[in-house]
Amino acid sequence: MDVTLAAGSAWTDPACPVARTVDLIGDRWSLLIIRDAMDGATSFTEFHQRLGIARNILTDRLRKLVEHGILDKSAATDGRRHTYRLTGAGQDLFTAVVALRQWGERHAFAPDEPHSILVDDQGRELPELHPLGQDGTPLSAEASHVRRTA
Amino acid sequence: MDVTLAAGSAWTDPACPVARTVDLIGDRWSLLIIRDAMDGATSFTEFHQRLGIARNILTDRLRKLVEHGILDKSAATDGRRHTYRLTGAGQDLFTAVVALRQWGERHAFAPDEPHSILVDDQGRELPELHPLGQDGTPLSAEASHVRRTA
DNA sequence: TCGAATAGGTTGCATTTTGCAACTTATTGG
DNA sequence: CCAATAAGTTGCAAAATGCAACCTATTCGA
Repeated sequence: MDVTLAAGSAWTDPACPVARTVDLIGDRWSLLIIRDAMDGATSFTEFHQRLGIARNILTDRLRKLVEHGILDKSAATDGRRHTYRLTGAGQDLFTAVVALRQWGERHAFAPDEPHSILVDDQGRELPELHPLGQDGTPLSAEASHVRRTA
Repeated sequence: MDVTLAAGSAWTDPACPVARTVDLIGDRWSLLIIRDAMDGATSFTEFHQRLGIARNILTDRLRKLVEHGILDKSAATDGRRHTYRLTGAGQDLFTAVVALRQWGERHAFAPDEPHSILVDDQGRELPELHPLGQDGTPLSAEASHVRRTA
């Protein structure tokens, strides 16, 4: 198993997991495609209609997400359609999507502005996500640091 | 208090917190600037050297991050330098950065490839972050859904 | 005190990415 | 077998990004 970006292109910062993730899904559309896949979208047309993305760009992004092991492409029972499904790695982005969503809820809306919310099976809003230290208390950026590998 | 994107530009999906967050920090560089700010970078030159970003683009991104209330710009004691610091909203992106980092650690490296890691004050690696349901068990994308606002 | 170095830009131009609209191919339902 | 649907592809225009040279204000050192 190995992970690659694209022929002829290099990682922005090869040793940093944040930078690699941004290289893979940090453009204007990929994360929104993933968001809609998590919300049930599976076909080219569905993604196109929900996002209003240019068709050639959608083609390119779906292809790259498949290449990177985030989406899986298969033929649907209707021979015209293709089915795009999140792989395990794609589903594992749920945590990151929730973290970005919760930040947006807290900081990207005026107090009175309405916005969609994420709820569980019982319709209850999700609790806020925060990194915890070993002792179970919330951990801040200042209380942590990056250890660079040799 | 109100939140705006930029003169003459519109939100990709105004009601979705994920989309708004992507509109604010979802380009090739902003999140890496924030990552380095969390790791102690404060000056134009520091960001430039760590990232290898084009100077005019760095100027633009720092200005936008300040505009969006994620960074704060002030004069340093050395009259030549400026100091960029994360605001509260900027520090609050820590959760999202950790989530993206942990996904990258799990899925963007070959098993034997070295990468930097995030540790706490005692040098211990951070526990994995996962959304939990009200009952405290991990919640998956399938067990949740978006409720659209009127 | 004055010239060189540092810090933080700006400007012009080339390259790359993105977006739009029209066209293409394959499948399907009536 | 014809019209509609699905999933693209293609050509061209517009916008974003990147590079290198230039500019201005501080500060340091001889």
